[in-house]
Amino acid sequence: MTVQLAIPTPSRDFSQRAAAPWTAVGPDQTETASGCILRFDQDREIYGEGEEATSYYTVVSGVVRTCKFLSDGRRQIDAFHVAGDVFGIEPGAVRSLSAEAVSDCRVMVHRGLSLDKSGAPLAVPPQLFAEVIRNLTRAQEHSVLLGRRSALEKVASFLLGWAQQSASACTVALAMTRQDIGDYLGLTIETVSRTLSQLERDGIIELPSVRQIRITDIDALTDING
Amino acid sequence: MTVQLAIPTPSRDFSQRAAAPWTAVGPDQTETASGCILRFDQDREIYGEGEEATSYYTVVSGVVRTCKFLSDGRRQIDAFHVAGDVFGIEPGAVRSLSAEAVSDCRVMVHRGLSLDKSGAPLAVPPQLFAEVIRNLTRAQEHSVLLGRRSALEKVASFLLGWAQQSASACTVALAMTRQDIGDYLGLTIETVSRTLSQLERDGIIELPSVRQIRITDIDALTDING
DNA sequence: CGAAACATTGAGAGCCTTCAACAAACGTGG
DNA sequence: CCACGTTTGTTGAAGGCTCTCAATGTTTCG
Repeated sequence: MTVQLAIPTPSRDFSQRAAAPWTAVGPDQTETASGCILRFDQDREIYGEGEEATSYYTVVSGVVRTCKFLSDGRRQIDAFHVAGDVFGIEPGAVRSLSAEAVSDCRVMVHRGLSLDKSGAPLAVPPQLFAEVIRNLTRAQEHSVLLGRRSALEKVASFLLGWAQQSASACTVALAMTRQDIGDYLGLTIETVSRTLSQLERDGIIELPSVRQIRITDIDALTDING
Repeated sequence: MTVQLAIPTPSRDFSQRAAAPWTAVGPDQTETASGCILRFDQDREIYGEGEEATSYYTVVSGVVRTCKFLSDGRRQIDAFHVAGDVFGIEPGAVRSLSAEAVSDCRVMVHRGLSLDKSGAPLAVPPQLFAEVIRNLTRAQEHSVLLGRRSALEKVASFLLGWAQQSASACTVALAMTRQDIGDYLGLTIETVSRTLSQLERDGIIELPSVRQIRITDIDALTDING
């Protein structure tokens, strides 16, 4: 397996970026049968765009975001990953996205696939292939959201998607900030906030606290979603 | 391999959709060593969202678009595929996108992968895996475009991307309509047209004909792209 | 308790869309 | 080859949705 050196990251605004993982408290490390489990505190960077990519990850607990930054600091969150999700598979030896801990989380590290000289892997675990395709399909759905939907539709879709994997389908516990939501939906935090307030005024959701959303009229929400 | 039946497509506005492949002239079919080559005329549908997915494709010549439709007719083009690109890999037995011929084109059909009962494939050709990851990476870059860039940046990025794979780097021969470009960039055709006109006024591009764009100041274009 | 980070709300501006008219390109049949 | 209709593309004007800027409220944490 030939591995390129990490390319230098271009100069850019780091204000939104998570702290590097090697600062302060490093991630705890636990050996298991299937691999190595790392712990990351909230907002800690798991890896950064441009770094060398030698492994991929499975979320064990918590939430991870993968995202890209533009030179002026604008950020696009590609996906939120929860327990069971795979992230960090790259087409080359260099990270094309950053990954950061949205909440305190544990991830399992997998050794990168061995590549032949054309860059194709020698053997692909079938389950991994299925996971990558799931990621691809999610990215495609995300594109529709970003390209062809209004703020109201975006927020409705986001809530429904997040409600699905909540313990209670009608109460969504958000792991992320408004900034995260905005950067995932291609909106500003103000628009996210205003849209949530509007849904509350319309009697479709309740906001018991900032990070908790109760869906009181899921039919209306589904309707908005189209 | 268990295969689900095709689900019925929801009622929707079909005005933008390509003609079904079985109408009028059906695709020609040619047997080769590695697979079967199909020909599709311009705007012909290769497969539709919701159909049964039993195979995947490689573009041999021409351009293919994969896209999704909202119930009100809004369309988002996920990607344009050119010679060598793979499309039509699905996480399940049902198409999650539609695929249509942007230009007259030839595609090679590959038999779908055999799946075990969990839905994971039994064996994955490594080269295929690499192609899927490339598609995933492209989709992620597309998300940044859709979520965090202005119309000017979107069009600049589109032109640069398309110029890369043109014979002459400074003259881009577009295979697609303004509508296609708009639906790829999350813009209206009017905005695409106005933005191209603006780039022409600014002396960055020339428009010898509707489908031909000459880049006269690639530095400025790269600058806009960020 | 106070400071800092996060969230909400308001006012105004700007970018993109919508609606509409016109121009250009294309294809078809005479 | 030209006439004509259709499709595709361009341009203008007006409006709306989202963003920006700003102030206020809320939560978190030392």
